[in-house]
Amino acid sequence: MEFKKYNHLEEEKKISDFWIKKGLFKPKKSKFKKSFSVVIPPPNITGRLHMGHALNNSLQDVLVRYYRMKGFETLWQPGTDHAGIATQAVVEKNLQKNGINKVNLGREKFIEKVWEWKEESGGIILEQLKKLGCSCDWSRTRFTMDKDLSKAVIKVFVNLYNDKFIYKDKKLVNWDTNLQTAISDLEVIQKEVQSQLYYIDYNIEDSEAKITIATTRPETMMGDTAIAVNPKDPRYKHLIGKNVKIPIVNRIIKIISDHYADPEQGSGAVKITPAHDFNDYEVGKRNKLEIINIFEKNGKINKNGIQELIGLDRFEARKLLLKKLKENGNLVKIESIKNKVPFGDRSNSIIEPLLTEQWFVNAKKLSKKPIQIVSDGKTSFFPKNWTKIFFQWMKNIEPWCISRQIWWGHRIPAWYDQNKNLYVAENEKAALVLARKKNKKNELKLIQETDVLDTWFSSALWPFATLGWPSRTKELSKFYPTSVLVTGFDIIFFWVARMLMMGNHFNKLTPFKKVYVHALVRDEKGQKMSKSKGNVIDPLDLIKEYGADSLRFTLISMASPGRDVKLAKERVVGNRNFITKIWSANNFLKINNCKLNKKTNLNSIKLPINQWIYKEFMYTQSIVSENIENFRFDEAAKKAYQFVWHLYCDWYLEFLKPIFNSKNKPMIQEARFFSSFMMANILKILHPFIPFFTEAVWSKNKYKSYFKNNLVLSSWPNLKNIKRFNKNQTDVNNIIELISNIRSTKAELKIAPKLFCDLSIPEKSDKLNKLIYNNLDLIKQGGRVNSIVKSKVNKKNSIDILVLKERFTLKFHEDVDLASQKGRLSQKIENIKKELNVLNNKLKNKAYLKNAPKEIVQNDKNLVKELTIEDEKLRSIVSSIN
RNA sequence: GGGUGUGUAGUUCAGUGGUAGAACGCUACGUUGACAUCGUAGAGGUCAUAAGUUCAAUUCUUAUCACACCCA
Repeated sequence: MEFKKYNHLEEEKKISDFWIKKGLFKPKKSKFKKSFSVVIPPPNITGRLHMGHALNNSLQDVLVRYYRMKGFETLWQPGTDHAGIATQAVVEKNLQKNGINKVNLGREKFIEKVWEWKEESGGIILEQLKKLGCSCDWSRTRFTMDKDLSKAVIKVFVNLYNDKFIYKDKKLVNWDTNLQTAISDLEVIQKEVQSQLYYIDYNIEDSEAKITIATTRPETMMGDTAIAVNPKDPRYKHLIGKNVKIPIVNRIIKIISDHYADPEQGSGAVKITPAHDFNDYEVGKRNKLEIINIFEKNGKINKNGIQELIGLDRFEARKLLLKKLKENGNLVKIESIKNKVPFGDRSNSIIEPLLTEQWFVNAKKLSKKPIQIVSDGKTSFFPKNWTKIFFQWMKNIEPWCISRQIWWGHRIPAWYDQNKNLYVAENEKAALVLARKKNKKNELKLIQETDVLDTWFSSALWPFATLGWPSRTKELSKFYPTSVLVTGFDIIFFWVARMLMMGNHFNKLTPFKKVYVHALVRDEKGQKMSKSKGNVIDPLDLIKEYGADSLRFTLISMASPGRDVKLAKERVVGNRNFITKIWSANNFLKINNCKLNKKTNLNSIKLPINQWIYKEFMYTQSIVSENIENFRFDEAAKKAYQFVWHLYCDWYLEFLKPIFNSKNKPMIQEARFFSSFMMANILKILHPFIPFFTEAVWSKNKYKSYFKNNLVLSSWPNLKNIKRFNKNQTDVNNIIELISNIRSTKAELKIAPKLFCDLSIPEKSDKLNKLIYNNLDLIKQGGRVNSIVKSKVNKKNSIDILVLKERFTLKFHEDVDLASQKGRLSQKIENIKKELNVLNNKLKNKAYLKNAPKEIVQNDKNLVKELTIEDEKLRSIVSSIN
C-alpha cells in the first residue's frame, strides 16, 4: 500500500486555524482549581521572528501545553510592545521616502501615521508566532500603547512621582546625537575600537614650561575647565595651582590635584571636561569646576566653541583642531590604542554624555524588594547562577533615565504653568486643579511635558497590566503572580529586573515565581547570527522547508541549561526524519487495522510485549514529565525520541509483525487495540514538542471519539501501575538480548542477516526453555531463526554463543568462518580478563574494602563472579573450535 | 581590571565520586509488505593540562591554558 507523505505545510495551516477558530487556547476551568500562567516577553511591533524568538516561544509553548494537558487552568498572555525609538524611526523613514518631514507634519499627525503603520504591519510577528504553534490566548492580545495599558502606565507614573520614586534632574546623560534623545545606561553598548591617543602640550601661564596631557577626544578641549594631576605624582606636584592656557582656545584654566588622574595612564596629566565625560563630571563636582557644554543636541559645535568650528560636526571639528594643534606645535605625539567607545544600541552612533534635564526613577529604592524576594526564593532563577548576576547588577543599580525626546510613546503626565511650575497628574484636568490651588487663580494655561517614557517603563508593568490592573479583575486574582517567565539572558536587566521592581511595588507580589533563562541561538560554528556576517538562519525558511514541528523539536532538544544553542540545518533534518518515522509507524498501524475500542480493557492485556511496552512507556512518561517540570527540555525531548524510535518502532512494532501474521484472533485483537492505545499516548507526550503533527495524526486516527477531546485539550497520560505486567519486563528484555546477539554474530561471521539458521538451546535450563517457547515467533522473526533444535550439532556449520550466561548454538546450512568467530571470542575473553584484573586488584586493596560502601564492594564481588562464569564458558566455546 | 560560563567520540551536546552515553556524521551490509526522510551491524574517547583531596577523580578543590559572554 502506498501512503501519502505527511504534508506539514497543509496540515500546520489547517490545525492552527482550527485551534484558534475554536478558541482552544483560552483558559478552561480546572477541576482541581490550579492555574498556570505565562506572559510572553512582548516582541516589539517592528520585529520579525528570529531564532531567538523561535527558541523562547517554543520553550514557553512546551510548558503551556504540558500544564494545560495536566489539567491546570492555563493562560499564555500574548502581545507586543510599542518600541518607541525603533518604531518612530521606521515610520519617519517611510514618510521621508514620500518627501514628508516629521516636524512639518506635527506631533499629532505623526502619531496618527504611526498608528496607521501599526495597524498594517505591527501584527506580523504575532502571525509568525502562530505559525510556530504558540498556544497563546490570542483573544487577549495586548499592546503597550492600548488604552488600558496606557492608563496603567500613567497611574504608575503619578504614584511613583507622588511617592518620590520619580524625579526630574539636570544631569549628564547618555545622549544619542543621531536620534536626539536621551537613552538609559542599558541601551549603551561599549565597543572596543581602534583609536588614537593624542599627546598635547598646554603652556603654563607666565612661564616657558609646558604640561602634556593625553586625550582621545581633543575637540572637547573647548570645554576644558581644568587639568588634573594625581596628588602623589612627583612629576607634577610643583605645578598644582598653576594656570595654563588651552592651546588654540586660549582660555585659562587651573591645574588641580585629584586622585582621578592616574600616573600610569598617558602622561599622568588629564584634561577635565565636566560637560562631556562622566568621570570628569564627578571631578568637576568635587572641585567645583565650571561646566562648559560645547555641543548642540545634534553633536555639532555650539557657540561655546571657537569661532572657526561653530556649526561643525564633532568629528569634523576634531580633524580641524588637530591640524591647528600640529601647526602650532602643541601636538607632540600620537599613539594608536584600543579603547571602549559607547554606541547607541538602536542608532549605532557614538553616544555623547550631555548635560540635560531628564526624568529619573530612583531604582535604588525600588530595588530593595526584588533583592529581598529573590534572596527569599519567592522568585527563583533557573539556571541558578543567574541569581548571582542579578544581584550584582541590582545591588549596584544607578538611577534609571526614563524620559525620551521622541513622540511615539506614553507622553509623560506632567504639566507646566507659565511660571514653569510642575504638576504631575493623571490628566490635564487634574493637573489644572493642582495648578489653580497653587496659583490661587482660575485662568491658567498649562503646557504638557513633551517627553515620552522609555518603552521598558511600560513593559515593566506587563505581567499585571495585561491582566487588567489597576482594576481588580478575575484574571488578576487567578493568574497573578504568573508561574514562570521564560526569557533570554540579554534582557534580565532591561526587563526582568524592572518587572520585579514594579510588580513588587504595586501589587505587593512578585510578578513570577520562576524565571527560566535560556541562551542565545548561534550558528553551527558558535558565531552570533548577524546580518553583516550573513549567517542568519531565518526560522520562517526552516518552517517552510521542514515544518514548525521539526524546528521546534530541534530548538527544544538543544536547549541545555547554560549553553548556547548552536543550530545547524542537519539537526532540523534529523528531527524532520523523526516525525516522518512516526508517520510511517502510524501507517503500519493503519495497514493492520489497529484501532481503539471501548470494549478492550487494560486489565485484560495478556501479550508480554504489550505489557512490556506499557511499562516502558510509563517510565518514559514520568521522565518526560519530570524533565519538563524542571526545565530540562532537552532531556525530556531526548527521552521521548529514544522511546518512540528505539523502543516503540524498532522493537515493539517489529514484535507485532509475527502476531499479525498469525491466526491467533484474540491476540491480534489485543495487539490492534494496544498498539493504537500506545500511539495515542505517544502523541500525547509529544504534543508539547510537536503540536501540529500530533494533533493532525490524532485527528486522522479519530482518537477524539475515544478520548472525547482534541489532543490539545486531552489529558496528560496518567497510566496506573499494573503489577501483573512487571514480570514480563525481564522476559522481553532477554528476548531482545538474544536476538541482538544472533544478529551481531551473523554480522561478525559475514553471514547475510537474511540467511536463516537453527537455534539450539541449553537443555538444562527450564526457565530459558519456557522463555524461548513462549516467545518463539518473536525470536524466529527477529533473529531469522528457522527452528529450535536440540540435536547435537555439526561443528563445521555451527557456532556457539554466550547469551544470558548460557550457551546457545547457531546452526547454519553451510560452513561458516569459525576462525573469525574464534578471534572475536578471544577478543571478548581478553576484555574480560582486563576487567577482572582491575576488579581483583581493587578487591585486594584493604583500604578499599575498609572505606568503600558495602554495596559497592558487593557489587564488585558479584561482577567478578559473573565475569568468571562468562570467562569459563567463553573459553570452553573457544577450545571446542578447532 | 572585576565577574560568569564552557572545554567529554569527527561534529553538536548529555552525564556521573565506583563499567563513559545520545544525536548527527562515518564504515560495511541490506530494497525483507510501516518507514531508504529507512533497517541491521560496527568503528570511534588519556573526559583541555597539571597538582591536590580520596580506598577510588572525567566528576570535588586549586592552578594553568583556550574559548565565549557580561560589567567597568
